[in-house]
Formats: sequence, C-alpha cells, structure tokens
Amino acid sequence: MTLRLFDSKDRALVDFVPLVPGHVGIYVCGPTVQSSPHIGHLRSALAYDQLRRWLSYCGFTVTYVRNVTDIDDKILLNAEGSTEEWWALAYRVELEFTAAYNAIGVLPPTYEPRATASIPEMQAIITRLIEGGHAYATDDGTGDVYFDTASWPDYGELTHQKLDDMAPAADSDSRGKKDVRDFALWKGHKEGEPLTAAWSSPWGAGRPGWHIECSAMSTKYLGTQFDIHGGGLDLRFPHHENELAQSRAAGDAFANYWLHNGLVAVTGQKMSKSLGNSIFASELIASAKPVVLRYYLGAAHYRSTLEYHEGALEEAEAAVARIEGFLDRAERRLADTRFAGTAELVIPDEFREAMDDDLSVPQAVAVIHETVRRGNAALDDEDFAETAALLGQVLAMTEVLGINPLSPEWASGEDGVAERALATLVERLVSDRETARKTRDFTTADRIRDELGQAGISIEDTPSGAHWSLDG
RNA sequence: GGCGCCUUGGCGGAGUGGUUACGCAGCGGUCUGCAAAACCGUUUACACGGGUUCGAGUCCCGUAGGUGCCUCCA
Repeated sequence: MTLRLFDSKDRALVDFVPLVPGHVGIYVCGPTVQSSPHIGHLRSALAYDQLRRWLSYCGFTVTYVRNVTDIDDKILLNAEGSTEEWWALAYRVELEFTAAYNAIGVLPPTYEPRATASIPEMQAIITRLIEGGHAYATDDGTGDVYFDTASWPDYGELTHQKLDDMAPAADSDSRGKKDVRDFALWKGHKEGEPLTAAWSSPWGAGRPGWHIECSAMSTKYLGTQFDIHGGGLDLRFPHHENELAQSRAAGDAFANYWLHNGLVAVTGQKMSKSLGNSIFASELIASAKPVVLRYYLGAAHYRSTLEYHEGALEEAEAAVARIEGFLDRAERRLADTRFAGTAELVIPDEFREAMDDDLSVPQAVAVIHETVRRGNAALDDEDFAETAALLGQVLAMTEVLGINPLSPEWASGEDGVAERALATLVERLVSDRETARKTRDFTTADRIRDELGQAGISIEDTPSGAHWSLDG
C-alpha cells in the first residue's frame, strides 16, 4: 500500500508519488520569530515531524526544509522603542523556538534557512515577475513592488476563490497598488525604519514582502518543482495562495502536494493574543513531561482542530504511563529468561496501514494500545515468547512516532548521583518491607509503603519481588 | 458577501455504507494479606428533520448551533 495524503489544493486524498523515486522534498512554513512559541507552533512542527519520520521509516531520503522568517513588520514593530535590535529579537526568539522543538523531540530539519539569507533569490523572482508582466514597481516613489493579481488568471486556485468574490483588504498602504488585492513583493524602505532592515535592490533600498521569501527558499533548496509544501491552516490564504501565484507566474512548477495542519483551539475558539488565551510552549514544558506533551500534541489527527482543555495533559500522562508500564514490566520480566533482548522491532500491518492513510496517527496509537493490552495479557499468562514479540512491536511503533517513554532522549539530564543515593535508601526500605511481609507483619509493611507513597514513590508487588518507581 | 470546517457515549478522540476504535474517568469482577499494576466485563454515542438504500455517525437535501480564512498568524 502506498502513502496517501490529503492535498488541500485538490481537496482530496491522493496517492503520494515522489518526483524522484526514493526521495522526498518537503518545505514547511516555519514561524515568524516575533514572539515566544505557543502550543500551536509545537503542534504544527510536530505534525510535519511525524510525516518526516514516517517517510524516513518507509525508506525515503527526506530533504526537509523549514524556514525562519526573521524579517517582517511585526519583528520591526516589536523591537521598536526597545533597546533590543530587531535582529537580536528575531534571533533570541528563534533560539526559543529551537529549544521548544528540541524539548518535545522534533527532529531538526535538514536545513532551516532564514529569510534574510535569501534576499538575492527573492529579488531574482521579483525581476522575473516584472519582466513577465506579473508585477510592477509603483511610481509613487515608495520603492514598493506589487504582484499584479489581475494578470494571473489562476489566482485563487489553491483556496478555490474567485478574485471578484474576495473582500478587498482594508490595507492602509494600498495607494500605490493598481488593485487592492495586489500584494507586496518588495517594500521600499521608509523613513525611521532601521537601516539594518534595508537591502539594496533594483527598485531602491527596502525589504521583502512576506510571501516572496517562501517562494525563494523552497525553490532554492528543493528545486523549482518539489514534492510537499506544508503549513498551518491559517496560512492557506493569503500566504500560500500568494506563494503559489507568484511562483507559477514566475515560471516555476512549485509544490506537487499541499498539506495543512489544523489549529489549536482553547475552549472552542482559536487561540489568539487578543483573546488572551494563548498557551505558551514554556507553560506546557513546565507542566508536563516532554514525552507526555509530545503524545498529547501528536495523538489527534494532524488535520483536526486540537482542543486544549484542563486535564488534557493528565489524560495523556495516564496513557503514556500505561505504555511505559508495559515496556518496563516486560523488559524486567524477560530479563532473566532466554527471551531477554530478543524483541524484534516489527511494525504491525495495521499500524502501517493507519500511517499510510493520511497519517492516521489516532488509529496508529490505538494499535499501540491494543498491542500493549495483548502484551500485558501475555505477561500475565507468562507467555514470554509472545511478550517479547509484542514488546518489540510496541517499541517499534512508539519509536516511529517518537513517543517511546524509555527512549534515551527523554532521560533526565541529571548526573545520577542523587538518583543512586535515592535508590540505595529506597531499596533499603523496600527490603525492610519484604522482611515484614514475610513475617506477616502487615502493619509495618503497610506503614513503609504509605511513607514511600507520601514521598512520591509507588510500590508494586510482583511475583518476582517488589518494584518501586517515582510517581509522574 | 465569498471560500471552508465542525457537531460522536461523563471527557478527549477515531471511524466515511453492514462486525469492539482507542485513551482517560466511573462501576462490577479476577488476582493480591491489603493495595498498586494488569486482565475480564460494563456504562447500549453518533445535533435535529427529511431523503437514497436491503442496510447510514458514514451518502444527498434542509434546519440549528459552533468555528476558521478573506487583516499579522502554526
């Protein structure tokens, strides 16, 4: 079975056929580094991380490019009046994004180009557009260059809208435009703007418009035609529509497939600064273990709206604990049998089919839980061959999704000194409790268990002895 | 006004024509000295009204409510 993806442009599930067999080029619109990352940024990055991991698992060589928009109105605005330069602000925020991505195991892209590093490529496209009659420099002395939407009959093809039906943008800077729907390719430098934010160009000093950067960077690194273009649903229009129009008008075939991830809603509404309901990455990272956060953000289908609600992370924590419990228990139980270390990393067919079906992660996760259930049952039956087989499957599946709770990437960064000290003390108490239980002194045994419990340490009695673990 | 999306059991969240999604929470049971964990069972869901069909959360039409984009946005 081949991978099928929902193409936003076709509005249909389509078979994925790469341009070059065995290779996939993906371009994803990354963040404008104007302010701290929030839950939506993480969700988006995670969605394409899942895609990238699945393609890699399937044997593709993936070239994954996710840009950083480091020059834009908002960045200049946010730096205005502060002692921090706009470029310092952009870089500081970029580092925050990188840290947040790393925290939840989003693999670094193959390359992460910054818009400011591709100004010449943007200018080259603009020049081609002007020469082709699809763009014009204004004659009002501003140095602005606009895309001429009326000159491009296919304008609106991505979002299936007719130019005439679109509400004219209430754009205060539209004086030089031929049509209010035309969008900026190049913005002439304005009085008072930092000179560091102006690049020389055939149309005068200035800076790029928002959309042109993605046309330039995607084709620069992936070629004038490439496989997949992704981004948040809110970027479909105008950003992606404009990207597509200017790239096609400039003669590039551009993306073969368009993917859009769903947004995050808080109490039924899209998160936004004006509503004051933003959930920032830093809050999430502080309130849940990284693997739990990754599980939660990735467990819903990438095209669905993800509802953030109180208790969501606790639910995810319980689900992850269930998986971890099996992995932990199975490895411990198999350790002193001939099945130790024999688990083969096998992806079950049902999991593969789910992932191939437009990345149906919810169903893939259901396969994991089902396998965990069967694995636990096998453990209860002391069927170690079956346990080992299912252990391998769960490990393989959770690895592909990046949610293996036992993966070294989730290990705490502590040096282990404190942990060893704790283990020594706890094991002493556990041993005391075992002694008490043998003499049927359950009062003492239960007291030790209660005291450990109050310290956040759980005790589980198993056929092979008591096992302790830290809660959470 | 234009282009979309959503409405599933206590909660989250899959499912696009015909057998249990799955997770969390609850309840009952097995196991256990008691627990915990685990397993088994269970709570008979698909906004509403029509229609198509042998058969519809699942397709069609309509109604209601919610929501996204059209302005910076993952």
